[in-house]
Amino acid sequence: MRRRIYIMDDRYSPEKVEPRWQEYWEKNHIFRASEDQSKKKYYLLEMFPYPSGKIHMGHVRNYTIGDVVARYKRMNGYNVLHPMGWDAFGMPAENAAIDNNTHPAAWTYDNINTMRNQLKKMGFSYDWEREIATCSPEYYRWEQWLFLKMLEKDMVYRKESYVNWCGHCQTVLANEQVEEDLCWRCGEMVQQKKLWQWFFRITDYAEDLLLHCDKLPGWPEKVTVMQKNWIGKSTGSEISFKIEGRQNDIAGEGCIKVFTTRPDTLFGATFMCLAPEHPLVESLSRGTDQEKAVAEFVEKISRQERSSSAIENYEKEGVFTGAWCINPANGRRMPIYTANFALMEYGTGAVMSVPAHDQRDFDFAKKYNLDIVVVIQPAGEVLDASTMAQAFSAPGVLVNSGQYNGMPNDKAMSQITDWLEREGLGKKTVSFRLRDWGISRQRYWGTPIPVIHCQSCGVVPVAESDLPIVLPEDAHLLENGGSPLPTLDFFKKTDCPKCGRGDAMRDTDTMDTFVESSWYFIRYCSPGCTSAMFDKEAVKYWMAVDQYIGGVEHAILHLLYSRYFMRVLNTLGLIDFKEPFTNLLTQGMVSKETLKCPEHGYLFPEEAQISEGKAACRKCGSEVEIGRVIKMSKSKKNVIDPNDLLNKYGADITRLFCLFAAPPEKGLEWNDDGVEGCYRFINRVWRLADRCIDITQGVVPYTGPLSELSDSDAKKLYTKAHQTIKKVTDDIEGSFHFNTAISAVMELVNAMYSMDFNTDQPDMPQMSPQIKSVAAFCIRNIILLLSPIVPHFAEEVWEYMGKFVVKGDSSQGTDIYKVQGADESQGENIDNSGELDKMNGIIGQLWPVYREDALVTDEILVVVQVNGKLRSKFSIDAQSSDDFIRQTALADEMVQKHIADQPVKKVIVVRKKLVNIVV
RNA sequence: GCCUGGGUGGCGGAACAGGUAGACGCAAGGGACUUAAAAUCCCUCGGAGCAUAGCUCUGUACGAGUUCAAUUCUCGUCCCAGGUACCA
Repeated sequence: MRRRIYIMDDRYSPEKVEPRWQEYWEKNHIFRASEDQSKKKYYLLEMFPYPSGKIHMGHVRNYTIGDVVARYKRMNGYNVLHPMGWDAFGMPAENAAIDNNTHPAAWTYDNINTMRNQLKKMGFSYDWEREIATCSPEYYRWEQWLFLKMLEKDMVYRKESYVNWCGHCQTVLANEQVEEDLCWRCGEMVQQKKLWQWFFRITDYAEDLLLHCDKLPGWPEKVTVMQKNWIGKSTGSEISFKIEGRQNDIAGEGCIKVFTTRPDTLFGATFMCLAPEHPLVESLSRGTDQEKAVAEFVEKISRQERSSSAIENYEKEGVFTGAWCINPANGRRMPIYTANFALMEYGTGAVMSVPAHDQRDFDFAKKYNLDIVVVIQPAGEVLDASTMAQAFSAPGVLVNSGQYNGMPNDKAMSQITDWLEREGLGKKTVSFRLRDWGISRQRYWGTPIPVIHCQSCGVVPVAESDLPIVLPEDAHLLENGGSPLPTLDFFKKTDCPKCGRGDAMRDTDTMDTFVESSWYFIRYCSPGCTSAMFDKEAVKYWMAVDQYIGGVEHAILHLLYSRYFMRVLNTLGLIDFKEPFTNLLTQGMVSKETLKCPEHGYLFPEEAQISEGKAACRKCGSEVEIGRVIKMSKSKKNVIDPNDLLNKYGADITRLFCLFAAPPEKGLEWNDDGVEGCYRFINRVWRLADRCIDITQGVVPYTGPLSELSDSDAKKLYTKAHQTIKKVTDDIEGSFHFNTAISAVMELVNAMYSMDFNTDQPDMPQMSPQIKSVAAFCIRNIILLLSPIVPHFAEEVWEYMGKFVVKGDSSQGTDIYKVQGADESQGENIDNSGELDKMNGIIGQLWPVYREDALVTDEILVVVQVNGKLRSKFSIDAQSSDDFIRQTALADEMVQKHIADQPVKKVIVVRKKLVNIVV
């Protein structure tokens, strides 16, 4: 007579189970990582969050994906580093401080506490002992230290330049932080302002960053493509055009240098365009009839809105400067214009215009009635400048080009450049779109830039021994949003470290917060290191990050900056690698429709009553406009608070649901209809486990070869189980497609349910020992396969299954004692002497391995088509020959019916799968 | 405009070295159990038609093509999302 040792609850109750295991993991430091040379390391990292208040659905999705991989790798024997921290500097803290009359630090640390608790409730397997917050002096002192090192090596410099200025945030923005000429944070129109700024020479690494884009096989191609486009390398030539009437001074004011990617069209250049800010514009027009017109034009452009929506509507326009230059190829006099489409920031700020072969130049020439000269003829066609309707920019053969006539244009490209080089009129050159990274911010809540401005000595670096330059805490945020640092004399006024003058000034700017996130992953390797930025040995062991996971929205900025920073550290001899992230998974964004009430503006989903495609405001009853489905954002209020889901269903079901909804790289339109199904599935497994414990007590799980099983149901189930192990492993390993992995486990669960495991009769139907043994194997593997996804649930079931048991009152503690395996016939013998082992529980189990021999079935299903249409199917012995399968198919009744009397032209047999009969 | 991805049932999504389209789940409908409900279990479920244990036609954004066979490959068209843009 069987006796149950313990009875499982009716259902999985997260509120009871989840805290218990979380406590167990924490108490036993299960996820503490330490360097162990004897084990293969695996550094898994998810992009750390900005502590904005509460975690959101995007975090939950991101971190769930990461956690599953971390737990999976751990079960595969890796020594896993899985840290978490906070990207804690930034503007929202300042804004919140002003709004709530608090301090950015207080607000930030409050949020960190809230969010840490939320993450802990999700059961993520972080090594919390490595937690870092970038706003702590222990962290940013090393950023300041690196800044000084970079200053020493001239990798950072100061220049006065026009910067993007957001009037609302009172701060400078990097080019990358300007989205379509609007502030990326607040959406305010960006203006231009001239300030002294610190810049990182990222352009020194443009070539290297570009080159290695093709050496990142673990990155999604779309990300490397985006980075390549961002770096924007173009190869071409720099050509000098002499200015008519000036000294033949090639190097100086006597000529205009242009950058062109089409030196082959040089003979077709008929006019010149300079950017309105080009230094020559003013001097060229001075004293000519055009002087006034040019000055007005330049003035007008400088005032013009720079928003892209406005730019799109701008017509290409320009003004003749009154001066001429000479085409070095043919001596042609070319009028010099200043034009609104010429950009000072790109190339040399001057464009040689070839209207016949560039559409923009063509439009401009037509507008101002300028000469068009065809210099490239396509094969089998004759272009006529006077009748052309648009520019011709495809390959062809040169004409009107002196000695180069008849030459294919790609060949002419290098020949003309060579000639220019010989004449000293030009050279091969490369131009990048990427600009140096301006990092100065006129903000308070950031890393202070460690330099001092002395009236005698100029810019003087802070002494290394004076680091960190701590951000003063007793600062009051200014109402207008500006930084209080310049107003704090005790911070600002200091002695010059070089000459000792007492009236030196500290730099009151702080660094762009992207600087902190460019190296946090390396700090995680030795977060407590007080003697250096990082411990070299620890970094050597852990870096690079094996798998990085985060939102695709960081494809350019953060990822490019991080790659750049590793190059800087490499150049400084601090590390021996260049690429921080070996593999990258960019998860799709979580989106939802927006709701807008005419009375109350944007509404949170719970503020509206939605039925049958219409929505009404709960406050005023007005009809609510249901907007487009866009990325969840606080400002649009189309957000779902994960807490609701977490409170109702617990961590595991939330995790399961997030993964089951869609593959990770895909965008996810939020809809929680499916969550009930996940809840049902978990309880289905729960009951199945309970049943299996009952049925398989004292039964050893079968793990042998398939061929030693004789019971046909047992064989089928055994095969299914091994197929499931393979499928789940492949799905995780290959592409992180957890949705299909979960489906596969569901199938196995369904297969077991169809075998009477659910019948609740007091006397079980006589099950063969083989089935019982295979069932024991199945349930064990179901739990193992699900354990990275639903870890609390898995631990609980695993324990119940008799491998481990909690002794005594679990509310008093979670001491877990190893018991003699219940599957070894004496299930009831509890071994109280067992020492607590930190790898007890499912967390210490190895990932299941499938047997090749168990994957194949005895019988296979063959489908039969006639003329490509499905007409019949039959099962047949898997060993059957192709010929036998063909004969069987032809003999099939349904097939015969469709063949009728027609002669069979051809029979195609696809091995073990399909027969197609062509008549 | 350019560069990436995508368009498959009522819904989320499966299946692409070409080989049963719709796995798995949700929603829906029916049934069992129950005094009843919940929970659970079982069945049906792209569309249309018919002589309805079944069979036929049709169907993966649209139009062509290659092939014995196309959601999958090729060409063209139309939408959607993300990135990027006077870049010479």
